Amino acid sequence: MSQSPAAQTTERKRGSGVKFVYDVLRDEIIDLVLPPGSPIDEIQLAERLSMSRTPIREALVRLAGEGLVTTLPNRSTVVSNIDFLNLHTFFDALTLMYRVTTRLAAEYHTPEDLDIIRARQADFARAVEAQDALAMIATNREFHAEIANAGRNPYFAGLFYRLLDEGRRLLRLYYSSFDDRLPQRYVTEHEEIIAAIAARDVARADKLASEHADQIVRQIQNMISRDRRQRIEL
Amino acid sequence: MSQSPAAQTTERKRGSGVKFVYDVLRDEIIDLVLPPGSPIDEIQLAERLSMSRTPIREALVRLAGEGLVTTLPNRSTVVSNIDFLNLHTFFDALTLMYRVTTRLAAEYHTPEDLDIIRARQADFARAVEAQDALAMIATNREFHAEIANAGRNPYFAGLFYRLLDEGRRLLRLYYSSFDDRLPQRYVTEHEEIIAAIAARDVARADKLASEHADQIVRQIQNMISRDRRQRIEL
DNA sequence: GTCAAGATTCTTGTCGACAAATAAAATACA
DNA sequence: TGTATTTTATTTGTCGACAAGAATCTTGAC
Repeated sequence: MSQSPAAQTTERKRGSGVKFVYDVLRDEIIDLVLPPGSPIDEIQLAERLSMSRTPIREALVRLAGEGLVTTLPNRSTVVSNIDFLNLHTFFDALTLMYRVTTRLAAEYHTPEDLDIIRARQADFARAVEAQDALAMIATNREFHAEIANAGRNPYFAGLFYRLLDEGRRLLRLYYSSFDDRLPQRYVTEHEEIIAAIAARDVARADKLASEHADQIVRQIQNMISRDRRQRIEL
Repeated sequence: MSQSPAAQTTERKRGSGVKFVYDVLRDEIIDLVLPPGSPIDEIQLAERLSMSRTPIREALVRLAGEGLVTTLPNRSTVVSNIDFLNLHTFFDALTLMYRVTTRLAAEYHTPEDLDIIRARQADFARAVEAQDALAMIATNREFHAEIANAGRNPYFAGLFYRLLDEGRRLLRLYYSSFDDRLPQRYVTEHEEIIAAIAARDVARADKLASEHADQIVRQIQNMISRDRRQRIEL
């Protein structure tokens, strides 16, 4: 197998090595190009990205810190598995962060923040209209990430980003059975959330975010149980 | 300056290098042995811990992921500064995590969890009785960390640990002006929290945790403003 | 004396190599 | 044939070295 020419010829600036590896791996993990449980061979990766093992390892340490990969001591590092048994902890955290970040955005946002949030919402609406499920997943993440950003709390935002990425992984996993009737509802809910933030109505923002989160959690749970049933029927 | 003999003679097991460096650095940062803003020289550190730069760097990457150090590209990495201008974001996050973890502990704890929590509380009470402020700070952290552990939500626990460590840094900074009248009150509040958790009274656990958090936040704010006044009077 | 350009030193980012630890294969034995 | 044990091979963790940038020092012009 020959390497892609881009990886060979493109000269990367000094210092951008780890970030490059980190970005590549992160994307591949979140997009399930590297499915949960798949081992990551440092040497192979070093050859593929045409660089030494050192920056690869540093990127892996960073990913391990974010929980995306798990390093078995003296053994291979693997893409972290999704813990289906404790999914409720994920849902709890996701729901609370939806609420908190939206509340804070209603309180602390600037006019410029609103512009960006509206732009993200437009992206999302476009993806829904195009019935592009993959784009929906990605743009939906950006929409909520931007709201968290407007909330100006890096602690909450940091956890929320991590949860949103984990959610992307989950959604990709059940992408095949993605129900495309619901998203239109999401568009409307997003619009309401934007209105509440713009009006600085904290209580309403909280309530809408909470309902929105419940909606998403329910959809994921439906996907999972539907998938279970299908597997049993096989 | 000669190195400590322990670092020289002690043979460390293979694979424990990064963890060792990480633990040493983390402790020194949290205990303000390395004050905020101080640069971290990789070579110097490598000599002090008598190992190569590679494990040092990997430990630094991990610490950077947790926000304890900041790496300037192509420049030295420094111990992260405390952002006094945005302390309210820290207080917001800390308060919410106090509440959430205590709630979840009330809901999901096992009898063994309670034993450990009570043991931590005993440690804290002993530190208060001994008027050992440094021990108070440390044992208080362990007490709440154990409650978070009993809550069984790694997402919340992870953020909470980080916030508790950051809080330790803050408290150390104002350690000199530590008011030793308040801690007795903390002991009582801790007891009440344990009782609420044991009774699985979620609402009461939430309320107590919220008040406890407010108490701590207020104390830190008092320390800071007192410190400000003193500096001005100089 | 002050400032700018060039040279030098120092630190970081990356590399290739080696040794310990583990996994896989081969051999011996029942 | 199946299992235990040794041998081989692969992979990780660590090391020393080198080159690119940044910081510092030196020199020179005004």
